[in-house]
Amino acid sequence: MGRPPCCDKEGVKKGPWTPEEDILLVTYIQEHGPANWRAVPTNTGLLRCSKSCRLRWTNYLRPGIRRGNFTDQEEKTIIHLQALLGNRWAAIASYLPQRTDNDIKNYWNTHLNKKLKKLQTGLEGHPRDGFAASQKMPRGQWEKRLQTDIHTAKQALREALSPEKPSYMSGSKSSDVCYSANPAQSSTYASSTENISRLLQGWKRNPPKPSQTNSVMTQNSFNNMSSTDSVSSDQGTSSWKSNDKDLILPEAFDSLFCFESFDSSHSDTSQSMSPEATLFQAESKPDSCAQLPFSLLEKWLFDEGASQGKDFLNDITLLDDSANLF
DNA sequence: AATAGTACCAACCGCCAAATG
DNA sequence: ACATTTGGCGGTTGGTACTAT
Repeated sequence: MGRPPCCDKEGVKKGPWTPEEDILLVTYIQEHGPANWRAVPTNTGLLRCSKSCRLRWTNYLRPGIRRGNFTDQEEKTIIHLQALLGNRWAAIASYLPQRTDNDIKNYWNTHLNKKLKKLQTGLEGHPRDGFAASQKMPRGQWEKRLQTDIHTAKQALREALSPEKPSYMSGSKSSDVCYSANPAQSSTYASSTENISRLLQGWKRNPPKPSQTNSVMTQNSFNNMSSTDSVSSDQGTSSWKSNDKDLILPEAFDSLFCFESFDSSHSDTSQSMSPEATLFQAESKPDSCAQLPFSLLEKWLFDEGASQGKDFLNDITLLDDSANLF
C-alpha cells in the first residue's frame, strides 16, 4: 500500500481563511518550517486539508510576498515571459520572487490579457509586425519569422552574457525592484494580515532550518529562501540598481514581442527590460537568487523551441554556447 | 439611495509527476 | 513492480468590492 491519506475528506473546512487559522498555520510553520504539509492539519488542529494549508502559505502568508499594484517593470516582465514561456505561471513567478504564481495568473487574466486583446484588435488594421500580428500569420511563415527573431535574439543574448558587459544586471529602478531586501517594508502587504506579518517578523529574524530533503530546489523553496535570505542582506536592492547606460538594446525582442504601446510613456524602462535582462536578473542575483540554475532556463527555452518545431533546436542549442561564456 | 453590472482575487478543482510504503 | 498519496501546477469559480446608472 501507499502512504496514508493526508486528511479525511469529511469534516474539512473550505472557504476563506480566518485570522485565527492563519495564526495557527504561521505559528506551526514558524516552528517546523514549510515542509511536510501532510502533517500540518493534524499537528495544528486546523480543519483544512494539507493542500489548502500549503496554498494558503505559498499564496498569502509566506514572508516576502508583495501585494497590490504591479509596477510597469513587473508588468513588462510578465508580458515578455508569458510570450516566451506561455502560461507557465510558476516559471514566470520564479523570476518575480515577491509575486505568487496565483497573483501573476490573476493579474494576467484580469488586466494584461484584456490589455493585449485590446492592443491586438487595435493592430488588426495594421498587421505590420509584432507578436500579435505574427499570430495571424500562416504557421510556416510565422515559424520562419520566429526563427529569424531567435537568431537576432541570440546575438543580443551573447552580448548580454558577455563578462565585459554585465549589463543584463541592470534594468530595475531601485524603487520598484522586485527583490526588495525587506518585505516588511512593503506598504502594500495585505492589511488584513498585518497581525500575521507581525508574527512573521519573529520568524524572519530567527528562521527555522527547513528540512530540505529534496535536492531539487522548487519554486516555493526558492522563493522562501530568497525572501528570507535577503532579509539578512542589504545587497538585495543595491545590487539591482539600474544603470541604463549599459543596457542591452532590446530590439531583437521588440520585434519578437512588439509591446511598444506599453512603453510609450516609459521609454527608459522599456529599454531596461529585455527578456534576457529579466531572465538573467535571477542568474546574476547574488546569493540565493543565483541558485536558480541556468539549465532550468535552458529547459524552458528548449521546451518552447521544441513545441514550435525541431528546426529551432539548433537555435536553442546555441544558448548552451552562450552559457559557456560564464 | 438603490440596483445592476463589472472587476478583482482568494480559494477550489482536477490533473499530473514524483514520492512512498 | 505496483498502488496510492503528496506536492505542484494551471484553469476556473464564487464571493466581495467597486462603479455606473
